Amino acid sequence: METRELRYFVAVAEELHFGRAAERLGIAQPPLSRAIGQLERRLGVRLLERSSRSVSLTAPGQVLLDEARTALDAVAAAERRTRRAAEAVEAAPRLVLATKAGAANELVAKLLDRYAAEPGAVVVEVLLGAPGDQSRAVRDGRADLAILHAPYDDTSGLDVEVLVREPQVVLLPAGHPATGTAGLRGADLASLEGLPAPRWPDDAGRYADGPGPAVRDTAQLLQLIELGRTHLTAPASAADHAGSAVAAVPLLDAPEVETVLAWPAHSRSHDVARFVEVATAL
Amino acid sequence: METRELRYFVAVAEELHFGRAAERLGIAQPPLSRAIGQLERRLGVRLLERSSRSVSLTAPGQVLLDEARTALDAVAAAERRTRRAAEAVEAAPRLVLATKAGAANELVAKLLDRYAAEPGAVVVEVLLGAPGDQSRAVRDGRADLAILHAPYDDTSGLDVEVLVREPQVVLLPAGHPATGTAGLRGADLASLEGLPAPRWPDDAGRYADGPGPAVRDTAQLLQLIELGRTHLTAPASAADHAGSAVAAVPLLDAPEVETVLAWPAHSRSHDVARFVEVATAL
DNA sequence: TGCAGCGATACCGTGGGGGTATCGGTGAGC
DNA sequence: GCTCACCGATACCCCCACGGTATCGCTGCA
Repeated sequence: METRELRYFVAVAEELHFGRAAERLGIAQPPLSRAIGQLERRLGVRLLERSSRSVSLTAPGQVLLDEARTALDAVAAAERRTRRAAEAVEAAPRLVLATKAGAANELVAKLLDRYAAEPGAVVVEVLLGAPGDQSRAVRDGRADLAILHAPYDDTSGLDVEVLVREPQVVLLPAGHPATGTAGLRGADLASLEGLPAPRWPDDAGRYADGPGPAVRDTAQLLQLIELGRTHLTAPASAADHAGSAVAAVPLLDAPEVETVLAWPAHSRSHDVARFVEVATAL
Repeated sequence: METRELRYFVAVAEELHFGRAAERLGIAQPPLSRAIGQLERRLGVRLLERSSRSVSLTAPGQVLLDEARTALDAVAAAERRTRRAAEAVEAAPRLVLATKAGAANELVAKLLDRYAAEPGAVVVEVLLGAPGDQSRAVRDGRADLAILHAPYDDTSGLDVEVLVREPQVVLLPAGHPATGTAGLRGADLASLEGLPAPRWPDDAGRYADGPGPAVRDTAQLLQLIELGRTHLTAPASAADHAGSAVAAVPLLDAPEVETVLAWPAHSRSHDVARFVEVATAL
């Protein structure tokens, strides 16, 4: 299988629509239909169930979608890391750390300071991305290291080092009735009167329908909480940044959140190893 | 980058010879030269240093060799797992367990028995491969699970469950002078008089030059030890299978060997999960 | 100095990937 | 129930890129 075939299949499998997938790929629809057909014939496997009205994945198709994504990430990583290795020959080597805004900020700041103080430390570039994209960034070679949050982020296939572990809280507008309680349970969240969960944009930047307010970043979100429009489940430390108009109530039955440093499992980079060393000593 | 380009590059990087690489790929040498040249131009990176007498890898080339291998394994895995998923629809699903001959035999036997006794257990096929190939088999989709030995096998990027942990011993012919000592150290092994380490075949089935006897399997090896021709470092349990003509001496400064069950980190297979459950309960 | 070995270059043919035009089937709307 | 709009498949064409053969240019060795 060629990566082109995998890219085509992933596009169709994600869009479930040949026309849109072709547009996304920048080709016409007929060659795309043919390419998928050839792929199916060569594999001897029906990947998509199509009528003239709808397209859906078969079970093997679902498997291939998963596998193709990781394979394409691996290919992308190969390309990026090769380019990086070439730059490192002429320019100074550097590290890219993927994290998301507002996540364990002072911890990361401390980590960066400590690392920078090490002899032989290398420039560390911080890659801010949408929540959930950090894991991907490490997998496809955009980043050397990432700050992730278990169990939310997917750490499978990555080496990780736990930085901190903390319980979760629910952030509510100060004065909300639930503020008085000793703690909430997950089941309570749905029924928080007048405080529907916020809606985040998906990969395409679109918002799903729902009652909650649409948000784009943490600052917006905190403001919306202050305004009594929504609530948020977050690690306990998140409450530190919120003003006095936001109250934190323990979430009793939620698992603890682990903030972890993650890097590619087969990394042979000495700089990554050094950075991890500093992190473990933290 | 297309997988074709990666395959070509890996072939050249491994052979360090365009002619042989082309032969291995089943194409002529000129298209191969051109393909590598195009790859370098597109990446903007010199991957190979070539004179008319020799070919060698640049630093970025070494990076790409590593990355390309894992990427190609991921692509191969995508293809195999998709085919397997398709078979599973019509035929009964099955699991493939990769292991090597003689490795933790009765442990694996017990594991297979226990699993087979579970309700809903699936047929488990055992894939015997050359030592070191088990890890690869899981990565490229030939196997669902593997029995590996840390720290010898590469477990990075795989989920693992430790089955047993045991110290290492040196197997010697009974009566050898070193048999009397309480234990040996790694440094002692090189000087074991008349007992050079055995030589295993490489991927291509060829043997490197050296003083030790060339061996192909464990039975041969044990026989050679009995005959006073070589020695072997192995987990303690390996001594159980050797006859009385072989003696085991503890290897004092070697790390303990962990026999682990490994599977793809992102596995979503219920059957794999069940098998692992049984293994952990062992 | 000649030769053998090896990678690069020149040149050619063909298969396959991509394009446009169009078909055939199907669900929605009146 | 007819029509129409939508969508994937098919037909047909073109062109590029991949693979082949022939040959060059360099280099180390006898």
